[in-house]
Amino acid sequence: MDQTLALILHGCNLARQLESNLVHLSQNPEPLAKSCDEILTVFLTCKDRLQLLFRQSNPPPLPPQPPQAVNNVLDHHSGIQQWLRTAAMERLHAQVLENMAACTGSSGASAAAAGTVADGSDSAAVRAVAASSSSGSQQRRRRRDEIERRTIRVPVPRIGNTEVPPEDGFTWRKYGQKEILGSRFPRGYFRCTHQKLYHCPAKKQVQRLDNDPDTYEVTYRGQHTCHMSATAPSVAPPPPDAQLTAATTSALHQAISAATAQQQQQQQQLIANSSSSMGRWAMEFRLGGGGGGGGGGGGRDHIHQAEFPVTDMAAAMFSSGSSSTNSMDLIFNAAVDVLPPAAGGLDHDHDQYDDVKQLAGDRGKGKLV
DNA sequence: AGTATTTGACCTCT
DNA sequence: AGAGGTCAAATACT
Repeated sequence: MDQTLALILHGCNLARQLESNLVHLSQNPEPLAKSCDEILTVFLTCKDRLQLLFRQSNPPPLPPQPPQAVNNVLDHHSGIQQWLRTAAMERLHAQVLENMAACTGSSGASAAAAGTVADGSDSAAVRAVAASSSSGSQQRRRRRDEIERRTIRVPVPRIGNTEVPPEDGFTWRKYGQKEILGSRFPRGYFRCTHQKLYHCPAKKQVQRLDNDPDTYEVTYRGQHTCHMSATAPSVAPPPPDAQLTAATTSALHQAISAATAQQQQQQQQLIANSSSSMGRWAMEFRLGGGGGGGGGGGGRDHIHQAEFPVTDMAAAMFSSGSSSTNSMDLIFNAAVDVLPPAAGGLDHDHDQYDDVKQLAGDRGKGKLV
């Protein structure tokens, strides 16, 4: 047991080292991957040892278990999730983002690019939402100020020479689009797909920057109460202090995307097993008109009909300009999905596996985000 | 039938 | 008053 504990401590040290070097390593995907791999190996060994100890002290009955390989992948998954949810990671995000902001050097963008602008407390958001439900001009007048807003800037994700809308792991339903005074590009208004079903108040606005068309400004308002993007809130969400905000995780995903930009082609080629020089494995869909779409009245607003290549894992992992705990779930689930059965196995009964499949299905139907 | 987007109209806020 | 935000009917797709 002492040996195992020592090993765990070693793993923690490795993780700390990785944390302190992440900004630097983000420019060097290869050592970064090695470091991650090393940490995973250490903790996996620990887990195996602990499970062995546990079984020795708690003999069966055991419920039917998926193959060990599947367990390993899923355990990695949940472990990484927990790690990502720690406050340390939040600090790390800010650090990485500061670095990125310095790199981009866009004036006035630093605060926004740093991930958060007005990050109010969750309770404030809840209060604001509650207030909005009651009428009264005084309360309404305060509403805009009280509802928490988090603005991030996301580079327009590109695959090949086409652009993809920012992906953040949640499912959104577009409910409006508006020409904004002084802006060349319209602003899109989105609400959580589960707004009606689960009274999820989360919303977001997406707009391309006038002076930098390669960047989306995404403003999140309200917190997701639906927990998972594509499933019922069957599990209570983690406490607010442990839950990554959409903005923060979005920013992390952005950082990861930037750091791995060089790897994208290789990854896509690996995933698609394609000989295409672009590494694209295109399942193209039209923005707008998704599961249905395109209807509605007359038209003074722009109609966007750009086409986007989409892949399950590639989209989950690289195409997103933003992320969340959920999207990290999706990334790792997508990874599970991509793994051949012999390498990691699939647990088709796993809830989150289903999330991935559904999200993939949504994308196939042309869902915006 | 269910679910999605589009978009003119309307509401809210400054 | 005007800009921003939301609603909801119309329409499309599976």
